[in-house]
Amino acid sequence: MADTAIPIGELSRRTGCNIETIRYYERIGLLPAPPRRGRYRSYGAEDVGRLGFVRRARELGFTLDEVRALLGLAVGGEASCAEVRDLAAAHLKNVRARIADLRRMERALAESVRACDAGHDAGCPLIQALSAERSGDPRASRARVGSPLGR
Amino acid sequence: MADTAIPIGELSRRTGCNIETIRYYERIGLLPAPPRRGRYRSYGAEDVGRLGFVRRARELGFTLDEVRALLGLAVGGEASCAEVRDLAAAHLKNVRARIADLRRMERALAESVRACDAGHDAGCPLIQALSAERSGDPRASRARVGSPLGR
DNA sequence: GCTTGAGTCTGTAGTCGCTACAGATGGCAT
DNA sequence: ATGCCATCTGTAGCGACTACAGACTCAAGC
Repeated sequence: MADTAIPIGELSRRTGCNIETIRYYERIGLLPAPPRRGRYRSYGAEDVGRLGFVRRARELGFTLDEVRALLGLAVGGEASCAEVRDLAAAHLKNVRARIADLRRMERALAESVRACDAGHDAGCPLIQALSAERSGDPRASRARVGSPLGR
Repeated sequence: MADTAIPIGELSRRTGCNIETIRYYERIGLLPAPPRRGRYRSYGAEDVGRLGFVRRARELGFTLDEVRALLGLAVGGEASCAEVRDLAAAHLKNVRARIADLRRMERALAESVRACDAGHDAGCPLIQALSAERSGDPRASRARVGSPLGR
C-alpha cells in the first residue's frame, strides 16, 4: 500500500490541491507540519482526508478562517454540531447576499446590452447609463455585504 | 458655484468613493493627475463625472482593466458602441457563471444545514459530508470559471 | 500672534488565497 | 557520470483596495 510516506506530489494528485497551496496551508498553520524523510515532507492517509476536507469546504466557499474553525469542530463530537450548523448557516446567508448582488448586476448588464442592441442613435446607451448619475445616497451601497466595491 | 477647485475630500463625498481609493486610482493611472493648489489636489466638475462613471462600472462588477477600457471607449463616439457592447456581454457571461457557481454552493449548504437540523445521531452530518470523498476527477473543478479554488 | 483642529500630503505595509518564480538539493535510472 | 524529475526554501506578484505613520497646510478662534 502507498498509505504511508506519501510525498507532496502524490498528496497533490490525490486531493487535486496544488503543491504550492499545500505548503501555503502548512505555513499558515491550517495543516500540521508533517514529519520529514530527509528534507522531504512525508504524509499519511489522514493527511489526505484532512486536506480533502479543506478542499471541499473551500469549494463551498468557506474562508480559510472558517475552514480552520470547521477543522477544530470536526474532531469534537456531537457537542459541536450546533456550532457547525451555525457557521454554515451564517455562510449560507453570505452566499445568498452575494447571489442577490450578482443578480442585480446581471439585470443591469442584460438591460444595457439589450439597449445597445436596440438602437444607437444618440451615442452608446451603455456608456450613457454609466455616465448618468442616479438618485440616492452614493454611500449606501458601500455597506452592503459582497458589494464589488469595498471588500 | 463649487464646480472649480474641488478638494479631494469633497470629491470623495460627492462620488461616495474613499479618498485613499481616489489616490489609488490616480497612482495606477485610471484617473489623470489633477492640477495642484499648492500641494493639494484640485479637481473640477469633469472629475466628478469621470469618477462617478468608474464607480458605477465597478458596481456592475467590471474589473479596473475593463473600466479603463470603457473609459477609453466612452470618449470615442458611436464607432465604439459595438466594442462596449461586447465588453459588457462578455462580462455578463462571467457574472452568470459566478451566479451559477454560487447557486451550486447555496444548494449544497442549504442541504447540509437541513440535514443538521433533522437528525444528529451519528455525528454532525455537515462534517461527515465534508469528510466524505466524492466520485469524479478531483481536478475537474479547478478549471471552472469563478470556482472558489484556483482564482 | 499662537494654538487648535481639520484636511491633506507621501510612502509603505497589510488584507485574502493563492500562484509563480529562482536557485539549490535529492534520489533514481541509464 | 549524467540526466532528469521531484522537492526544497524564500520571496514577490496578483486585484482592489484599506490602513496606518508622520509631515504639512490652512482657516478660525482666542
